[in-house]
Amino acid sequence: MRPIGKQAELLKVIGHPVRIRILAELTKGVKCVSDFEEFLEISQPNISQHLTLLRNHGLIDYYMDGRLRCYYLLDPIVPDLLEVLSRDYEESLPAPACCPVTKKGKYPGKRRH
Amino acid sequence: MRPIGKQAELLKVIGHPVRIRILAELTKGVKCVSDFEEFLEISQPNISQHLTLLRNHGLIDYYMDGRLRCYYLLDPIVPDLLEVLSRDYEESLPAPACCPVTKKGKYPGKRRH
DNA sequence: TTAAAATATGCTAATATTCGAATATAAATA
DNA sequence: TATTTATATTCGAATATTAGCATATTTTAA
Repeated sequence: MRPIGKQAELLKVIGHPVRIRILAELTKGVKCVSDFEEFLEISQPNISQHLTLLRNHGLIDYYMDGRLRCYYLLDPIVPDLLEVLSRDYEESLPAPACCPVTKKGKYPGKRRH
Repeated sequence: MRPIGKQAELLKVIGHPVRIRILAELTKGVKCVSDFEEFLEISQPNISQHLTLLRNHGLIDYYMDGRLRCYYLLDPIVPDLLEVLSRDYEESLPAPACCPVTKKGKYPGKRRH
């Protein structure tokens, strides 16, 4: 299991609207930078920065095709995370059974819940 | 499906080592603040800040038990995300088939890959 | 050789995150 | 009522993230 620090880092890197959209596109197939320009409403340098960040963290990579940089997904966790992220959960988790024992275990006086 | 912006926000909130550890504990059961103090090496106010952040984003909630605040998981996506996050992936995704067609569709000159 | 296309880099200002320190609150007990 | 216990809030400094802008790089085409 990857260390907690790496897990947090991973979520932080993915946790940006533009990067989520980029990754979602890449789960469908290879895309070059100018393809992203067509559906992201941000500047090309900004797209490039996000791609570089994703690549620096090992989530994606690219190969050259003529003058195009064809980006593709590298880390297999990405589609799985995006899948969970896009699920619809109908309801919250059930409230826990009343007064479960915490480590402290002290339950002073009246209990109001 | 929750909007991309919300997805990003969610990942950003979870994407902190302390908050991941807090959430991982809460997937096992209810915990009060002083329980967290026992295994997190950070100050109580800092723990409280992280708990408040998680609560403000609807990931957790608490009920009072005497003077203890018993925190519990509220958002059902959390255990699923943590499960994916803790998976071991053996290898990277396969490199894409050579020269897939991008939207640009221009494949000038030599191809080196 | 010059120009164009595709993409990256460097810098900067604005904004957000993080943690520590001090302090506050609220309920229960002495 | 004063104290203790459990937990939260406020503030500030350090640091990180983000986007825009201008510019650079690389490769191909004219």
